[in-house]
Amino acid sequence: MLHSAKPTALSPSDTHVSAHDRVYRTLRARIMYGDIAPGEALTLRGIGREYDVSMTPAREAVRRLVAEGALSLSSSGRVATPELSNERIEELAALRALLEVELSSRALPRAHMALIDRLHSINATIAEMVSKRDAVGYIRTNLEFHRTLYLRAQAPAMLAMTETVWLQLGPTMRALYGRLRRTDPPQNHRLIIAALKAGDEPGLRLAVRSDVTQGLRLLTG
Amino acid sequence: MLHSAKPTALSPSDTHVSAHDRVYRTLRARIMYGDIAPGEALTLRGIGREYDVSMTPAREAVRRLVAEGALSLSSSGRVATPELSNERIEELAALRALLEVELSSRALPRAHMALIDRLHSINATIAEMVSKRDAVGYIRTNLEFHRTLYLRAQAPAMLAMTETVWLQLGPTMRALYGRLRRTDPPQNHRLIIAALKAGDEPGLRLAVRSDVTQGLRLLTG
DNA sequence: ATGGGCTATCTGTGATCACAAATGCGGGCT
DNA sequence: AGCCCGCATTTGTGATCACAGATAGCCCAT
Repeated sequence: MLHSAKPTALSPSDTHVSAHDRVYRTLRARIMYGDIAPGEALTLRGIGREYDVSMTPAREAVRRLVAEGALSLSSSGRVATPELSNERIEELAALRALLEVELSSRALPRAHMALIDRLHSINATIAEMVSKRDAVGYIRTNLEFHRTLYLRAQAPAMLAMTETVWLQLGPTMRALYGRLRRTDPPQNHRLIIAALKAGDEPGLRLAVRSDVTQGLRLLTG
Repeated sequence: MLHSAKPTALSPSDTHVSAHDRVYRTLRARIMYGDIAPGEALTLRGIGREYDVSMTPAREAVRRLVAEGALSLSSSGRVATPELSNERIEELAALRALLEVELSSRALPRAHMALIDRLHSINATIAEMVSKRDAVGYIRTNLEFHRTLYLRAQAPAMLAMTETVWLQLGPTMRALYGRLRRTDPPQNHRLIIAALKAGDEPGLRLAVRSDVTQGLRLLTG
């Protein structure tokens, strides 16, 4: 290594993993949670400088994110977070609805009380993020709510695909958050929890579909 | 370049594209169409030797395919095409059903006579592949049938996601083909075409679901 | 003959370098 | 003063090298 291998606050799970994986994970989180605005440009050398690695791991991380649709590389290879067209946003919202309704449906028979409690707790954190006007925290916690529910579906491929959609929508969701100014209590989340408690599958499917669709709707309108 | 840049039969669209893209596309097609058996190992230097490039483009292509689930890297980074568990296969089949039913549904209002003719022609090629016992050709043409239909849905993100599922199922589909010995005329494909002609959406959804599900079913049974 | 340890080789990872294309900035011309 | 050309810089791409860990094969001791 040319530069000193300074830790820069690496989490326990970051130990002993490869450099490109660390770069990938960090960039992925930043994009998914709306920390990067749509259209923002990135350079391999810049990323390398930021994470204290050479161009090689930076390139692999970027290449992987491009493959997942999190970044778009313009002509001549310049890489930036994509600015989605309205059609694309609607399509991704439809994908979210399709996948997440199915996932919630599969999670329903496996939803115990501990899960409900956990979801309630996450909901409280969401309310807190809303009151603090913390966009990134809001998006992250909101997705954690969904992920916690869908993990119960025992469908890793489906969940991975859903997270890919979240990733593509990340920068857009940030822009969305900036547009909705009101203190938005997670109303649909409460409907989801209620349907889970009642074992009401049609209600759950409807609530998930509403929660996923309504936010994106006012972006395309 | 160290080695001579020999063309090795590059198609017109391969001109002026980067090396890793050429490697990626070729490997992707080989995996998706079942040219590589499940569990087969690959090495970066081997790929580089085969395509006459250095390790760098080979690594990027492999990394991208791993990101898409087409390859799985074992502990210590060894890379191979994955051997799917039965649960995984069922999940991917469910994903195919979910996505492709939606895509066909969206394509239905846009399906004109030219499309029907095209599908008929592809079907004839499928029958030809079956009679020739050409597994790779069969899989490729079968997927071309589906892709041709779904292209009409005007939903690129959804189609891309579907192709990712195809990619993950590629080696498995090859194993499936080996198991079904009978000359399998594309019966469901005819049902799909009939439903398209009649404008029968429920029938189309059912036919697509059957076509997607039935093949994979006998692998997990 | 067989089991165990040691080494040669192979593999992925990451850094560095060379190169070409694109970008952007500054100076000179009209 | 405004515009355009040309060069310096920046950027991505690909090749090569150094290195560490894993793998496997081989030799020797029992």
